[in-house]
Amino acid sequence: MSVRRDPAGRRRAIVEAACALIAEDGAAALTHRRVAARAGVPLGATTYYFTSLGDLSRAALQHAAEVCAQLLRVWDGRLREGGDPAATLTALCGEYLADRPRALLKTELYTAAARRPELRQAAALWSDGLAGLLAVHAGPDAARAAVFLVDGALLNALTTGRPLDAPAVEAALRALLSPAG
Amino acid sequence: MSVRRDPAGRRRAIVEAACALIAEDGAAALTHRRVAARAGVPLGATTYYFTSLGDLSRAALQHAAEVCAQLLRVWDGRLREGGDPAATLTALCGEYLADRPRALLKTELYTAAARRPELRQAAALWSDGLAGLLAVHAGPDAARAAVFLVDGALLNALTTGRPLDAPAVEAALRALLSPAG
Amino acid sequence: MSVRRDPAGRRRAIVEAACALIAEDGAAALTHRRVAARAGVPLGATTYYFTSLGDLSRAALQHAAEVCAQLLRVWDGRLREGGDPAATLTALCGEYLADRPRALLKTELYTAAARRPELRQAAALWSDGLAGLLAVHAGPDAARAAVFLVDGALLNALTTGRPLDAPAVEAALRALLSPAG
Amino acid sequence: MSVRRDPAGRRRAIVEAACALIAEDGAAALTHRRVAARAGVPLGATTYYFTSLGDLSRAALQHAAEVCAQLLRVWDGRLREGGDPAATLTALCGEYLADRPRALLKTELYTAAARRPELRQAAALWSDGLAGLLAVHAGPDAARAAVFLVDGALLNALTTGRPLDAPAVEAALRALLSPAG
DNA sequence: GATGAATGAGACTTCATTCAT
DNA sequence: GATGAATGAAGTCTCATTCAT
Repeated sequence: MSVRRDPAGRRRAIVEAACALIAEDGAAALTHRRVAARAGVPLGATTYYFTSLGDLSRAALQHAAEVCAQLLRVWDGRLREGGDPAATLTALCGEYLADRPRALLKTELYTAAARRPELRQAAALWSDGLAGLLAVHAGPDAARAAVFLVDGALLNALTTGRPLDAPAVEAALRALLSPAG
Repeated sequence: MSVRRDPAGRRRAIVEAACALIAEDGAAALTHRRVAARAGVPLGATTYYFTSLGDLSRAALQHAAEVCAQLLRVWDGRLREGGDPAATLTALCGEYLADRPRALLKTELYTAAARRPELRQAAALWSDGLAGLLAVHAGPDAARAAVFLVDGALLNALTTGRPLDAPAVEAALRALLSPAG
Repeated sequence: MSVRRDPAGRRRAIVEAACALIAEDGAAALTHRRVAARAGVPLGATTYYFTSLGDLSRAALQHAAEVCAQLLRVWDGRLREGGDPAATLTALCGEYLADRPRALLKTELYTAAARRPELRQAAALWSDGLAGLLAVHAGPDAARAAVFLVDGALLNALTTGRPLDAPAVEAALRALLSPAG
Repeated sequence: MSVRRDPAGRRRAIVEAACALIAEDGAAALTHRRVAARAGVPLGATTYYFTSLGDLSRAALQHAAEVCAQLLRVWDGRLREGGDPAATLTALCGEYLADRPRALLKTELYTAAARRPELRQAAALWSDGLAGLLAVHAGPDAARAAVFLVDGALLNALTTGRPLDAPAVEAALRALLSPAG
């Protein structure tokens, strides 16, 4: 009874359920029914809190962007621990791929943002944030290039099903992030 | 009457129409009806030549992989013309982004391949092919890293809507592809 | 089996069912479900044969206009039998009101046409047709005025629930249709 | 705070908003949400003051009848100014059609009254009132016939989209309202 | 071989109504 | 007294798929 009257919590539950479904099955598989079942709310609740499925999808993908951005804090901590940034980054990439649904979440966000301009800002959260972290170790151009390298390597591993090409990535990162780069 | 019996041609027309639709609106927007209308064939033909919509989607995405691979021949020619490979590659990336639907086609293929193992081989066509081209100018690890960088930069441009960060890409490619890399 | 493959018949059955529902419950009460049930076809058939419910509604109301126009042939026959046109017309009005659903059908058509320009032509079938019949007995202006009088009287009877004010109508028609009018 | 407790005023605001919506989009387009938005009251207020949507619709259509009846005062004044009643009435009809939403309001009332007996009395307000005005210039039967003529002509103009057939209407009214009629 | 009619599941969405607050 | 959160029914519509022809 009392817990039912919690609009903010309910809205959050719906968004998180939608985000989880996108991670698991892709943004194209999002339906009101599945979100409602996953969130444990009646079907009508999904349309009560969101104008349309597109609106819900947008909210879920923006939440996904924040989930990805939160991961940046972990990466930041690890990079600040010292050690070779190239090696640390490569290790982080390997760990990133271990949680496949979460890794696919970023891919879904990217694909959606490519066609939906309102998601562009969300899509840039990760790359801009990571570039910011790497700017400590290299110039801005090199930092951005390193981000492209990381994203390309992660995408390649996810789409080909092959393990991360760690040696190639680490060597390349070292070349890019070295003071001479 | 006017159209001779040409099962292979009809099948190809259907696949190409599906591929064009994926490029324009995404794989999720694929339906029998739209494909049939686009290909100029009766609705029944799409189910006659393909077991299911998933089957048609798979064929279309594999065709998309070949379309991308064909582009590699253009890139190969340009790279063979001599000149700085980093500069040439960067220029090619800029040209690549000019045809947005075709550029999105690879994104669709990647997203689909991440969830459908039968498409992994198709998804690897591009990266393996490009790595092969670049192996002329650098070692295999550097070539693969350069592919990751290119794919990451292209994806970033597509998803953020920003222009290609050509200076960062070119400098990074130069660092990766230089004999010293 | 064999009877099921009759697209034209099926389309007609759907239109007639929709028209009957409009006569009974009004155009606003038209739904796919009710039409399908009334016509004895599956739910999907109503959307297979008509692009949208608006499309079906339009077809049904145009059919209604033809139903009304068919009645004009009866009126024509009665008016040609000789006798006082005013008395005959008044009698026909009384008979018209006896079949209440059919009488309401014209009201629905009028109301719909007032907001949907594509129905204007259909709505004019009755008044133009009746004016044509009456033009034999009076000038065109008087004929049109007589049509207005008849339609106004019928509408008044239908909406107030009172019986047709036959004496007033007949006297007025006589005044309008008399040679001196 | 700013809005004092004014139940009667709020109820009236809701009814007037509903009436305006019926005039604009038809009675079938009436919903609690739209009425609440139009009246500037909370959604709950529409169900708080009216038992059901049907109840609200009835109140709105009865208000519409009063709006139409109010117009009779204007017509009364114009008819009392002297001059040819037929010409005056015809002119008033033309002015009536100039405000299309208000003109459609009477059509909505008529259509609703044809199916909802509780609205019959409201629907008769206009015709009885107008007949009362015209009874000054002619006998009761002629006055009623003139009302039918006017209503039929107005309906015809509204539904066919054609301008009022003023010559036919004026001539007919003159024939009906002349002392000899 | 080929096609378009056909259908039933299921998608999105709106909404009247209820009711806890 | 008043309100907005809440919900389940029902609406429109799309569509993959089947199948008679």
